[in-house]
Amino acid sequence: MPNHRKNLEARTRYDPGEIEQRIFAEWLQGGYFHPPAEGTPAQNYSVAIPPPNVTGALHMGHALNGTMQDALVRMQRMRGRNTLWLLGTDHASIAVHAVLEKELRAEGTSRHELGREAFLERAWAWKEKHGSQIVNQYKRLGASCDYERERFTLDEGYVRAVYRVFKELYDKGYIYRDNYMVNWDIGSRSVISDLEVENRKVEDTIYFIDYPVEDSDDVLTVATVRPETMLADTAVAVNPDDERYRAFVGRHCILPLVGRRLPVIADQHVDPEFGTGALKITPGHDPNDFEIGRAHDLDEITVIGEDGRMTEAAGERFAGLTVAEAHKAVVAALREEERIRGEEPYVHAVPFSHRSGERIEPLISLQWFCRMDELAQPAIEVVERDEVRIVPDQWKRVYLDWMREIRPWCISRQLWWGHRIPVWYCDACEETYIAETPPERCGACGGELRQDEDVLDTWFSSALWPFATLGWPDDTPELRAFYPTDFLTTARDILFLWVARMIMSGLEFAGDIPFEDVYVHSVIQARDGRRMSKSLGTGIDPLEEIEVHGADALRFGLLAMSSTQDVRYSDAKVQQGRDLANKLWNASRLILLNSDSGQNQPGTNARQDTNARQEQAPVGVPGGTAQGSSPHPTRAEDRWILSRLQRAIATMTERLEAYDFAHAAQEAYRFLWSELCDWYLEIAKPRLYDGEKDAAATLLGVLEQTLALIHPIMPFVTEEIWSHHPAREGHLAVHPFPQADDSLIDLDVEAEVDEAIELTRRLRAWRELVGVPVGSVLSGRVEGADPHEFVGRLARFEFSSDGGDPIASVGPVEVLASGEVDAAAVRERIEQRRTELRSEVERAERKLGNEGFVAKAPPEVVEDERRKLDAYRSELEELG
RNA sequence: GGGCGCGUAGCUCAGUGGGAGAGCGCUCGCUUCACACGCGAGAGGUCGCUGGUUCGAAACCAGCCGCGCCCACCA
Repeated sequence: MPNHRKNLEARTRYDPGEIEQRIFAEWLQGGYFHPPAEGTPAQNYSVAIPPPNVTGALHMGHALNGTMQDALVRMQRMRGRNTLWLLGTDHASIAVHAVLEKELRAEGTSRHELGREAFLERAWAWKEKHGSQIVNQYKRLGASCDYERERFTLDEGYVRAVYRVFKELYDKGYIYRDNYMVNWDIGSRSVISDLEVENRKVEDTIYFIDYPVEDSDDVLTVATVRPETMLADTAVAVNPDDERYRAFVGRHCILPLVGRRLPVIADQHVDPEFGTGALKITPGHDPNDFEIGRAHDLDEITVIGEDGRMTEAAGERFAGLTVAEAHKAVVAALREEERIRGEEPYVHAVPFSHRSGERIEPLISLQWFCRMDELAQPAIEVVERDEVRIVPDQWKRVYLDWMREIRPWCISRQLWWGHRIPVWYCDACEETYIAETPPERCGACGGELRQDEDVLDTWFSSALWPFATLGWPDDTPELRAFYPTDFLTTARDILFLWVARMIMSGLEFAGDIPFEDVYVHSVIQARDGRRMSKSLGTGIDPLEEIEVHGADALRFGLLAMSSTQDVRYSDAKVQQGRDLANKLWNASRLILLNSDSGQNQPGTNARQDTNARQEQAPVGVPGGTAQGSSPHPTRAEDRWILSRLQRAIATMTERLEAYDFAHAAQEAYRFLWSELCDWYLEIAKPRLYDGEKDAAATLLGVLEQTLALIHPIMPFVTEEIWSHHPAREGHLAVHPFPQADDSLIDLDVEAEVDEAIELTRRLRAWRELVGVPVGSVLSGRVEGADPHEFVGRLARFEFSSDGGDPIASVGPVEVLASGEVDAAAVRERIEQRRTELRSEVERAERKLGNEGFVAKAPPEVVEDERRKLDAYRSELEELG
C-alpha cells in the first residue's frame, strides 16, 4: 500500500474528513458490531441505546449519550467480551403527528379529513423515507451499534410484545378504563400523562365573586382565576373548622349567571387562610375539585369540550366560544350583575403541555389507565438494594421519592400513529374483548367488533425496550444471551418517563432488572447557558461539529466537558480534541516513519518490505500486553515511559468504569501530550534517528498500547494510525484493550527521571528569566555524575567538571560565567529567588512552630514539612 | 410549599481536611529535521458573604446573598 504509506509521510495534519467514512465501512464489513447470540448475560456485555425518535436528527444530547455508551462498549469489546449495543428508533406518536399534521395543514387539509387509514399510510411512507436519517447520523459519530439488529417500536414483533403486556396487565386488573380527570392537551387534541405536563409560572388575575346565599341577603365570596369554569360549579366548599362559615354548611348558594343551586359543603381540603376561605367547586374542570366532588358525590358538569370551546352545557350565551373568549364574556357578565367584589394580579403555576406548549385543560374523559403501585413495589426494592445502581446516587433518592408516590398512569392517546389499543367492543351486546390478536366476531352475540380508536402512550412501548428488542415474548437466543443489559446512560429528564418504567416492566415481564447501572449524565447547554433548543435557535448541530473538527474531536470534547451537573457547550474542549487527534497523528508519524531499520529519512524511504519491518517490530504479545520486543528495557527513560503508561492505563480504565468520562478524557490527554510527547519523544528522538532498535521497539510498543487505550474515546484517528503500525494484524476495534502491568511500574526510575525532567525545567526557566539567548549553549558544572544526557540537550547546557567561574546555581548545577549571561540579570534573579525562599522558610517555620500542628497532625505530614524547610534553608544558604 | 444542585484565574470547568489546578484566552521568546491544531517561558485567584468546628477549611457545619433545576391539586 504505497499510497497509504505516502499519506503518512506527506500529511502533517490529521484530516478526519478523508478517513472517517472509510474506516467506519471497514468496521461494518468486519462484522465487529454484530455479535453472535451466544453465551450468558454474565459473560456478555450488552447495552440498549435509548431509542431516538424516528423524526429525530442527531442533537448534542444524542451525541454525548452515544459517545459515552460507545466508549464503554468499545472498551468491553476490545477486552474480548461478546458485546452487543442494540440500536433502534422509537415511533414517537406525538412527534410524528406534529410533523405530518403540519404538512397536512400546509396542504389545506387535516388528518381527520384524510382518515385514519390514509394517514397511517402516509406515516409509514414518511418513516421509510426519513426514519433512517438518525441511524446514519449515529454512524457519523462512530457509534459501534449493531446495525444489523436495528429495531423499531412498531415492528411486528414489538407490537406483539406491547399487546402481550397490555393483556397481562389487564388480566391482573392493573389496566382499567374510567371516566376520570385528565390533562387534556388542546394542542395535540389528546390526553397526556402527568409526566408530560410542565408547570409554568403565569401572571393571572384572581377574581373575587359573590355567590348569593339562597333565601337570604348573605353572600359567599369565592376566589378564582378561571371565572369561566364557574359555569360548571356544583358546590361551594368551606373548611369544617372555619367558624365564619359554619352556619352556611348545608344551605345553598345560587350560582350567578346560571341560577343553579349549589350546596355549601364542608371539606378538609379547603384552606381557610387562602382567599376568602370559601371555595367554588368545579368537579368537571379542576383536579382538586374533582376529588372533592367524588368524595361528596357532586354532579360533574362539562362546559369545556375537547376542542377547547365551551359546550352546550355552558348555556347558549357562552356555547361555542373559546375558553379565552368565555373568560372575558363571563367576567363582563358578572360585572354587569355586579357580582365581582374585587380582583388582584396573581402569579401561580399553570399546567402546560410539554409537547404542544398549550395550556392544559383539565377535564373529565373516558380513558385507559394503569395502576402502578403493585408494579412499583419491586422496582423500588431493587433500587433500594442497589441491584439497579443509580449513579450519581443523589438520583436514587429522587427515583425512590417519585416511585413511592406513584399515581395511576393514563395510557391512552387520541392519536393514530402508534400501538392501537388491543380492545374490541361489540356494539350489539356491549361485550368487550382484550386480546393479543384481533377476534373475528363477538363471541356472545356474533355481532361485529369495533377496535378502540385510541393508541397507547409512546412510553408504554418504550418501557419494554430492553427486552422487546431482544425478541420477547419469544424465548429467543438474543434474549438468553443479552438480557439483562449492563447499563443505561440517560439525562435526568426521562428518569421517570422511561427509566422507572423499564425497571418496572423488566421485573414484571422479563423476570429480571433491565440493567445493572443507570448513569445520569449532564445536560449540555448552549454556549450562553440557555437550554439548547431548536425553537430558541440555541442548538448546536453535532454533525456540523463533526464536519469541521472530526468525530473524534467532538467525542473527546463532549466527554471532556461532561459532568454530573449541567455544563455549557465548550468549543475549546472540542478543539482540544481536534488538537489531540493531530498530536497523536504527528507523534505517530515521528515514530512510524523512523522506526524502520536502516533508512530514517522521512519522505524518502517509502519501503514496501513489510516482512523486514515485522521482524524488527514488537509483535503484539497474545493477550494484548505488547510492550515492545523488550518488555523490560534497561534505559531509565524507557522504563520511565513504560511505568507512566501503566499508570495511565490504570487511571483511564478506572475512570471509564466509574462513568467519570471527563477525567478519563483528561487522563488520555495528559499522558499523551505531557508525558509521551513533551518528554519521552523529545528524550528518545536522537536514538530514534540513529536507528537504535531499543528506542524504536519501546516506542512502537508504547504507541500500540496508547492507540488501544485511547481508541474507545477516539476510534477513528487511532484506527487510522494503527493501519500504519508494523504490528498490525487486524482492526484496532477488536485489538485487546491494554491492561496495566504492575511489574512495569518502577518507582525508583520514575523518581530518577522525574528529577532530571525537573532539572531541565528549572534550567530552561532560569535561562529565560536571566535572558540568555535561545540558541546559546551554556556551561555547567555538576558535582559527581553528570545529569541524564537529555538534560543538557533539552536545556542547552554542556556539563563538565572543568574549571570556570560559577555565577549561579540551579539545583545541583553550577552555571559557569560566559559572555551570553548577563551578570546583572543573574544577580537580580538570585535576589528574586532569595525572596521566594525566605517566604517559604517563614511559612514552614511558622507551621512547625505551631505546637498544635506538631502534636496533632499526622507524623508524615509533619515530617514532610520538615524536609521542605531543610531544603529551602540549604538552598538559601548556598545563595549566600 | 418540599427537595436537589451550583457560586474557585478574563472564560468554561476540575479539585471535598495538610502549601490553589486544567484547557482556552493573555504576555514574552522560538520557521529546534512529528506537529504553529506546534515548542519553551511567564503573568493572573481575599476559592459568593458571615460565623462556627479543627493544630490546619476552597473543602466539614450553620446562617445569609445570588443563580439554576425537579417535584407539588391553596382556588
